[in-house]
Amino acid sequence: MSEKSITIEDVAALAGVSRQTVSNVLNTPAIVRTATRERVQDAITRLGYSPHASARRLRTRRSATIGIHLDPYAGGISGVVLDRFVHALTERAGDRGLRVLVYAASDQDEEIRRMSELVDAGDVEAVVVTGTRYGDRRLAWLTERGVPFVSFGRPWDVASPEDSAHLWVDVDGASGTRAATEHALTVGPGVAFLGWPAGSPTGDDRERGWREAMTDAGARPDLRLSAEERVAEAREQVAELLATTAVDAIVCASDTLAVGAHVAAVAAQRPDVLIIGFDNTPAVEALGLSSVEQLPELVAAGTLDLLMGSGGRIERRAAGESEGHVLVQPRLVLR
Amino acid sequence: MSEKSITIEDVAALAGVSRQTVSNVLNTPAIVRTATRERVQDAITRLGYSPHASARRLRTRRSATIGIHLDPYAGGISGVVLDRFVHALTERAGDRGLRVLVYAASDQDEEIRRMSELVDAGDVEAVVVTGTRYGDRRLAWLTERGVPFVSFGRPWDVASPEDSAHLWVDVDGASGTRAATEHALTVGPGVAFLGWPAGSPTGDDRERGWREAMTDAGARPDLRLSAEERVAEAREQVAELLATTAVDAIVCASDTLAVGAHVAAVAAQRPDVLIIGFDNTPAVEALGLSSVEQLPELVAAGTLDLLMGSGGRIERRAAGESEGHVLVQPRLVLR
DNA sequence: CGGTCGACTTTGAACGATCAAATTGTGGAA
DNA sequence: TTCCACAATTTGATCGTTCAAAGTCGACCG
Repeated sequence: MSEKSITIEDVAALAGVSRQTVSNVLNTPAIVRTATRERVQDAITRLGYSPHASARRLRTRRSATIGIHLDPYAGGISGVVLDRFVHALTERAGDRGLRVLVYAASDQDEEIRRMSELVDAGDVEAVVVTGTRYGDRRLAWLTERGVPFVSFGRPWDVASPEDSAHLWVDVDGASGTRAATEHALTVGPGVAFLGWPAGSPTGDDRERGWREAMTDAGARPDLRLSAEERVAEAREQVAELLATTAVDAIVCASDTLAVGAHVAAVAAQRPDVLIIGFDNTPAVEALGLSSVEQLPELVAAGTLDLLMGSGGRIERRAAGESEGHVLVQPRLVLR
Repeated sequence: MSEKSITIEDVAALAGVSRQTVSNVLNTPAIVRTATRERVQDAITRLGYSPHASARRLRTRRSATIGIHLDPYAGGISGVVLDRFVHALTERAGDRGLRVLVYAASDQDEEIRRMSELVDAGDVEAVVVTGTRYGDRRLAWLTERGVPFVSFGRPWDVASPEDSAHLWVDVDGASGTRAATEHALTVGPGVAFLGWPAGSPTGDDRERGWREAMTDAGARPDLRLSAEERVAEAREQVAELLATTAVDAIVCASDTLAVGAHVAAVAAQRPDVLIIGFDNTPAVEALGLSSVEQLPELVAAGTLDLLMGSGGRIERRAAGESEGHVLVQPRLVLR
């Protein structure tokens, strides 16, 4: 970096025009005469000028930056989907001229504090919230503060998410497990579901897909196992199931659970039991298990579409006005 | 967000002091009289004031933001370590008052272009470069431009990395595979190494640890397999090895390779073969394989230590002055 | 009592861009 | 010719902060 930075004034001087004309070439090229525009462009490249983002932000009060929270690394394979989402969001945002700022927080209150700092400081113009829960304080806070945001995850408190006051993107978990279950039913009617303990909205959603597919096919959805998000616990549950009951396949609410089920099946010498996971993480890919792929890239694209609307910039929308959401259909990956 | 934002002037008015005094309370509290300081602090909290970051940056020409590149998601389990690093870096940076901006790029040239934009725009004050290679153009560019940076990965071009002109942090791969090999030798003398094709600096480093441990123990390091970073390819190589040669254990250059080796061992009914991976990703954790853990948290801490030096801000150092690096000792996780 | 020092505080001038309003130039209609 | 409308460009003000220099005040010393 040289001693002195190149400003819009330097460009203007070289091109023989005024500051504002250079600014116009950058922001509203259409109103500048073609000959002038080219002269300015030439000066810009010749000097290697690029506008000082902070100066621009100070004046426009727009940061063209979105914030997204990173969970503390917890081990396990559950974080992979979110990381993929962050990657995809970053790529897409770059294409659209947005920057992505990440921040850490270990609980909801800390996250709210961090968001508050970033928004107040004008560092961040909009945020993306992940992992929505029942009674999510973050959503309430963002709405109250009028901060533009999109949540990855439905607003679970509302009776019908379509009525939600805010923008959201989500993956249709039920549709994913339905597809998985329908595929599993081709192997035999004994399709179990291994999910998390009740009370997790995402888990409930995924369970519903299995239940519906079973009843639609005239099978009874009575093999419902439950385990926390840990390989060992899933293994125990499935081992017990295999020892006592006839099972053809197991549809799982996550890849972690699927890995546990797989290990149990191998140990019980039951390679015939079809196991399908959810998230399509590298772990099940490595083991050759089928899984439901969330397509984080589509989620990221949807997020930005909602945030930016039709215009090229982040929109602030009044409550109740033209709400929107995107529900991504996941894809069953067979192996 | 309210219609009008609260500025330092509002705080000054309420506290009955001038702009600059408020600024001093924020930046150099020591020089403000205690009574005044408290009055100002009170006004700040009462108004909920927080300084406008862009205005500050414009004036100080310091962004307190570090940039880090995110690779495109490639599938496989190799990206996990970097993601953990990003998480850890974000947490640590937040504690130190730094922000983290992520950007996407699919090759070195695009990465250089992106870095250039961010640095020129004053968005980013320093960058963290990951995945250094032989003849890395990014390092040359950053050095030439005088942008403060730290690389996660040694500068492989220099004969002795200690002489490097820039700051780096890395994990001592050789030390990790040495520990793994020493442990494996307790099972038997036939310890193979499954690595990548030659030419990868990281891979060469990890192979060296195995080779040294073997010769130190009086065993011959002649079982050297090679496969690309893919489960299937690793499986084939190991299957062939198991069919033809007596082996007690296999030390692998990555978890991906270890998973392949594991699958081959299971298929060959050789659960007795000890397999040790590298990276300690969730995939091997789920399978119960041992692995070398890179401790990305320590890498992140080291990165920031180097970047910030003793002071509370990012330092620009003249070439040749007080160089530094951190070599993190990995930890063998036994399962 | 006047002067000097030190601790604390205030004042004007940047930082580099965009906004809003004013100015210049050009062609056509009256 | 005169005037107007419109396009293209320029000028002055401003965003919120920190820097550098100058100002205020009381205490202390000779």
